[in-house]
Amino acid sequence: MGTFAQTKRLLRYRMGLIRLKKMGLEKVFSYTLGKETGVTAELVRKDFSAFGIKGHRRGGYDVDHLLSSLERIFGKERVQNVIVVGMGNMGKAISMYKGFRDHKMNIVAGFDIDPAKLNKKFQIPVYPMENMGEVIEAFNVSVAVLTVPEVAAQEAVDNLVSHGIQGILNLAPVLLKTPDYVLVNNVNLMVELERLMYHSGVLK
Amino acid sequence: MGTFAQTKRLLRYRMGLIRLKKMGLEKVFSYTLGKETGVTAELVRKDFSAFGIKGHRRGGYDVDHLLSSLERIFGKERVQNVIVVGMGNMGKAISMYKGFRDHKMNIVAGFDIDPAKLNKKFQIPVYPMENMGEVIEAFNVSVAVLTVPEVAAQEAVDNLVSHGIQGILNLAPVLLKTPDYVLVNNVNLMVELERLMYHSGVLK
DNA sequence: TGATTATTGTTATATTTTTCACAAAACAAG
DNA sequence: CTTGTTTTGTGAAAAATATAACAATAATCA
Ligand SMILES: NC(=O)c1ccc[n+]([C@@H]2O[C@H](COP(=O)([O-])OP(=O)(O)OC[C@H]3O[C@@H](n4cnc5c(N)ncnc54)[C@H](O)[C@@H]3O)[C@@H](O)[C@H]2O)c1
Ligand SMILES: NC(=O)c1ccc[n+]([C@@H]2O[C@H](COP(=O)([O-])OP(=O)(O)OC[C@H]3O[C@@H](n4cnc5c(N)ncnc54)[C@H](O)[C@@H]3O)[C@@H](O)[C@H]2O)c1
Repeated sequence: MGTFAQTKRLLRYRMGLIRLKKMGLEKVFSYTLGKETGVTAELVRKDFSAFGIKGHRRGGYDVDHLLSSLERIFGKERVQNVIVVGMGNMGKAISMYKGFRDHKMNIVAGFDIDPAKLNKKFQIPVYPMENMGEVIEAFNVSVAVLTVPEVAAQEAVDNLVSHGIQGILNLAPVLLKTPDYVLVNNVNLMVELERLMYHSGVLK
Repeated sequence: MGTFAQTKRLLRYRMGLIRLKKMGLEKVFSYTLGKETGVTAELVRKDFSAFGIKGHRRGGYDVDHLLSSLERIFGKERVQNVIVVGMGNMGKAISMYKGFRDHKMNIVAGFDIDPAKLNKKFQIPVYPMENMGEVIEAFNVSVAVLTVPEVAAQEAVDNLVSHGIQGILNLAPVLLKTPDYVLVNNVNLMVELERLMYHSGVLK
């Protein structure tokens, strides 16, 4: 339920709401939240409406009610365990980031092919690839972040899939082949930067 | 010229083409390139068509011609200089990544408020915020990658804008206020991971 | 209490993006 | 040189997404 663009916005609303709540706000109007997240007020209302979240006519939306609705929708009652494959620069940055934990995502382990990475003092234990199966099972992990070099990506993915991973956040700039039931979300920072240059008109 | 989603795909085609060329391919069909990049063949053709790039009926597209067309469109004849603001874990990962240079984007300097970061052995020089103006001018920088904590993001952006930056790749999970002529591209890794969990159905 | 105002919820409209369908072109084979 | 095949290029249709418009409703105020 919910389109792709819509869930992205709902998750941004959630972040915005957390900020607004910290600032003492108890209710928001579609307009307020829209301004906080860069979305038009109409679309904010439509998104909530589509997920059955109700506000008060004239009274706006109750922040706590919104947040608990969003928590329910996004399964934030329980913590989701995540692994990182490829503990290079990017994998390290991600595994050290506290934001994920604040949002109920717990990075439980990293994996790397390079023995030198196993000893390193990371915030999370780093295992060789062989241990993937047992860690995934022990921590009931369903999603992974992939931060290995482009050439190693497909091999790593095959490995992940064979151990039952259902979703992959792929930072490598390459299309991964996976069975239909495995969802891949590609984030290509280079493309994002290049696109920015193009559209900001600095290339002319 | 060209919509937002379209330029993202064109840039992915470019990456795919570079790979295919390395593998010895001299011509591609819309179908081939589509499979490499996860786009339907029709859309590949439409995208090229929209940018005036022509193929050969029955003969497909010439890889070198495609690549040089894309280089022209994306200004890859000259190198674009980029700065990174916030040399923490993410800023460090980005500044050490060689992929950007391979794609004609040169990260010339980092900036940080923390004096401890200035001495660190990074691949690029790291300056205090005060030096931003002179570096931007000296290297003719128009775009920046923003990797400071959420709370510091707006201040850093105001700084960047005051020094003439035109485009910002924002990794901080917050909406930035900028003048209309400054383009911001937001990449929110947490939202991307959360969305993956939602749509992969692991939350049910 | 009745008029006024602010804000949601939703329907209608517009825009953007993708898919479908097929004619036009180019090449190959006989 | 004709026939058949492949693949592009594009117009039409469909689907997805966003904007606009406004009626319904709840609070406020005179
Ligand atoms: N760092 C960035 O700013 C950046 C930007 C855009 C894209 N990316 C992409 O993200 C990915 C990671 O980038 P990075 O900068 O962290 O690279 P990195 O070289 O620092 O790290 C890659 C890590 O993967 C490990 N590895 C290699 N092969 C492996 C395998 N088969 N199985 C498991 N681990 C393996 C390496 O030992 C290394 O630790 C790359 O695909 C890169 O293209 C990175
Ligand atoms: N690391 C991740 O995996 C990750 C994931 C999602 C989002 N992000 C976002 O990316 C940003 C950076 O994350 P990080 O993990 O690198 O954080 P970090 O704390 O490791 O690094 C932040 C850096 O910014 C510097 N800084 C602080 N205030 C500054 C200011 N006013 N001006 C200039 N520099 C300043 C700090 O000294 C530090 O070096 C954050 O906004 C974070 O929310 C990071």
